[in-house]
Amino acid sequence: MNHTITTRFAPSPTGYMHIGNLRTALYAYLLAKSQGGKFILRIEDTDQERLVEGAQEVILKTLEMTGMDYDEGPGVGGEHGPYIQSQRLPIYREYAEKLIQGGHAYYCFCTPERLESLKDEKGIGGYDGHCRDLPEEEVREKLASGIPYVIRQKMPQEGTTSYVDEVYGEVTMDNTELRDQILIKADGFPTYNFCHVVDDHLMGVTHVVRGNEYLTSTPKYCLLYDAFGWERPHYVHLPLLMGKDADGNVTKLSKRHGAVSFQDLVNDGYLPEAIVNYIALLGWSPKETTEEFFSLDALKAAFSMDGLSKSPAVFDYEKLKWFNSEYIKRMPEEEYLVKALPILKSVCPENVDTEKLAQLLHTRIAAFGEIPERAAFVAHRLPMDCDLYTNKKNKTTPELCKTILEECLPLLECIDNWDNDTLFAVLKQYAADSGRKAGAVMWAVRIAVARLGITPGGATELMEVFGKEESLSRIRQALQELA
RNA sequence: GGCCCGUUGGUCAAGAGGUUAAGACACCGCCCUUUCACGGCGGAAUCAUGGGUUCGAUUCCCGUACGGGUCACCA
Repeated sequence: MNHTITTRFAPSPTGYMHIGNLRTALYAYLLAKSQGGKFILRIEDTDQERLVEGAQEVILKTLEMTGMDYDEGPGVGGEHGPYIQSQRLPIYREYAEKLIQGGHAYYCFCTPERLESLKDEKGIGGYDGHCRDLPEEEVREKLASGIPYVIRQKMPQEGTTSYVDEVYGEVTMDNTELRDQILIKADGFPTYNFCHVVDDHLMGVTHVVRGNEYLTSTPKYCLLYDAFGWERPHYVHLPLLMGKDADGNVTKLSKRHGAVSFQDLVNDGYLPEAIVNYIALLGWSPKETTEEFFSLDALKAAFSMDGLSKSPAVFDYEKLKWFNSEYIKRMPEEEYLVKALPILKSVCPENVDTEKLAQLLHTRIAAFGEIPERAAFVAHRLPMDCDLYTNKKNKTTPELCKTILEECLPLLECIDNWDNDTLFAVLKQYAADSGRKAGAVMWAVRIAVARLGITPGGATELMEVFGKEESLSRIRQALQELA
């Protein structure tokens, strides 16, 4: 295996997998795997105040369900472990001290209150470098007396820092824009700003793939690499995923836009393969084809960084639905039934032919979560709206439908083989005998049986689903209502 | 507000200094049909804006507008 490229996915355990985060993971995975490289999973749990129980399992489970296997990380181990940052504290401490010795970092004893007072009315305003040049003695005294402290990175006060991003090209920041950011917090834990650099270097990460919210802070990280004398990695910043609200405003994708976690989507009946396929195409496009369908393996084969987009993409649930419906349609019948049947059985009465109903639904649903709603007319009799009997194309009216139903009922009562073919043949024959259009007959029966305008099948198919007794009962009820 | 990034149809997007500016979702129409759906065919719809550079810019440069990001003891 060629390990010239190593990428990582470094989520913090928040308890759910945001879809934008998953896409970042996907691109990092694809970048590595498209070139035979290595993909590492690292858990960034350095924020003690935001620990969430079981959050790591969510991450592992998501990667498993999407098929993104990692070469190193929690559970699988690797030569650069541990892969959970809270277990690497001594490492960060050691490197922070090296930085201090080299004059690239310093102790800061400022209180949170003082820091707060530095901000303007909008909450904007960074550290002023108050402790930057404290005399060594004073520092020693303060440390000895146990005053809480943080360790800050000492930024250059003039000049610029640049790097070349693989997606955005050269990015240059004035060093005066760079704050002396905190490396080690008062609780002894490192900040993201520090530990990800140390870990990425120690773990041999060659390409840092992440959202572009880091685009402007990356020069600080570059300076850290420089201070250590380490080679800077390649940076691949990704455009953000956006959502569109009811007013048409586009903002960073969040809960207000609907289900945004992988698990939410799965719970709504979306297939992992469909989700992966869709998000892969949000911000990236294949170079050699206009094909829309990609398995994870196909993505590995097709992926390259030059297909990455610079501009943010709006997450479109309609298109996800379309992908999902396509994936559902392509599912083998047995596999489909395994997922669909339990849902139907839980909402339908026992006498219903749920397997038949499931088959009818196979090409008509976009997500499994739609099934209960689509099957509601089977689960119980809906209130009848007699306007449904009126159909322009088939020229039906409530009166005509009543006549049709009256005439069909005795014919249906005589049928012993209650299957679609027989039912269809009988009604078709009736239509011919009575000189009516088949469509009109079917319309009348379908409405009477379903009590719904849009149904997952035709009249006779639905009757087969309901069975003889329920079908006839519904027709009799319809007749009464039409009287 | 300072700084950084971005802008091709409603959405995802390809594209390139000269094209009838691909394709997909959604939408509309037609066909098929036992309703809906599926399937087939077709349609409408895009280069934010003003200046340059150029024989020629949607493409290159600058400004403007708009959008986003960032300026945390969060990542």
